[in-house]
Amino acid sequence: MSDISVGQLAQRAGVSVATLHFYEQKDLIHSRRNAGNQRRYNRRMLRRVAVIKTAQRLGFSLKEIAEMFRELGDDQDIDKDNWQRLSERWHKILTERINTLEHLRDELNTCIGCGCLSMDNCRLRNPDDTLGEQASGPVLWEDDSQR
Amino acid sequence: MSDISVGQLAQRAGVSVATLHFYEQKDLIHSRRNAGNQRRYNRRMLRRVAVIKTAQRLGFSLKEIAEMFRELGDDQDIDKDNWQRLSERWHKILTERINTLEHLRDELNTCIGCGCLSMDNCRLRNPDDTLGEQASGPVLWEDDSQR
DNA sequence: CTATTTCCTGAAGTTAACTTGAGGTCAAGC
DNA sequence: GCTTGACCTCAAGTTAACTTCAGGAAATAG
Repeated sequence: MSDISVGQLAQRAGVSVATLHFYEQKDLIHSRRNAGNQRRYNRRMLRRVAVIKTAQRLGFSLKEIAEMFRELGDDQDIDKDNWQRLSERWHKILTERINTLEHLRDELNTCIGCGCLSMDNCRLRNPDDTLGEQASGPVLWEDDSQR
Repeated sequence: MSDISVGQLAQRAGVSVATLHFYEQKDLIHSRRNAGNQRRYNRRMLRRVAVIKTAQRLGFSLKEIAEMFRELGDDQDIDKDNWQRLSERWHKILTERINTLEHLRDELNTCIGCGCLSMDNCRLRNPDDTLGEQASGPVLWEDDSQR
């Protein structure tokens, strides 16, 4: 048998036993039971946990990860094809996130000289760049007589 | 008086009244009270809330934000100098985050052809690139006879 | 055969960032 | 003067991702 126990899987995967129980509850991993009702995993499950942990490191939530697994139509094993599809998708999402951050950084650059942070005008504050109805123009620090 | 009520501040800042109460609990904002024990804010507080919301958008936690405010030695007002210092710091952190993501993306590229995700060898799995003691070499998918 | 260690389940606790609710007060309109 | 809307406080609920605990059973070492 190439089956391993929770304790072993936990140690090899670098997570706690409770975490594995938790993942099982969330349907992220699955197990068989032996005669005494103890969990037994195929060694391949190690890779699955590794994929989960890596995905988390890239910023995905367990919910998103579960969803990705479901979309792969996979219920146990992450094979070469699955991994390829997953990692290419992650790559794309990472690139998008990098672009978003660069965009925010650019807007921050603009704002450093302004500082208004107005709900209606500031692009840094307005996620979707929507302009308020009462366009009163950006208020520059220099012009802020309130100060 | 240029003082405004919670309701007004909430509306202008685009957050709920409960959120302002919450921020006050967390020492992120402060208020005076009128005769009837109701909160009154100086209009400048609006900018402070804007700064909080923007910081959150950039990925900072309220804890970190409170810490930044404390470091600015500021207890009420975010003036031009403070804003400049804050935003420059944010800029730097954003750049670091972008670099990290790019690094991860590069490692992902390498891993797409490998897929081992081994705790001991895979750079995608190992945050600090530490190598395990039992160096057994990366296991390529092609070589995985277990499959 | 017994002492340990590992496992099992179910429930409760933890942090973040809020939201919702309950019960009561304050201010403003008519 | 009274009704309604805005406020106040304190407590409890919510989601994520786990951890910790309690009480009991299975596997293993000697």
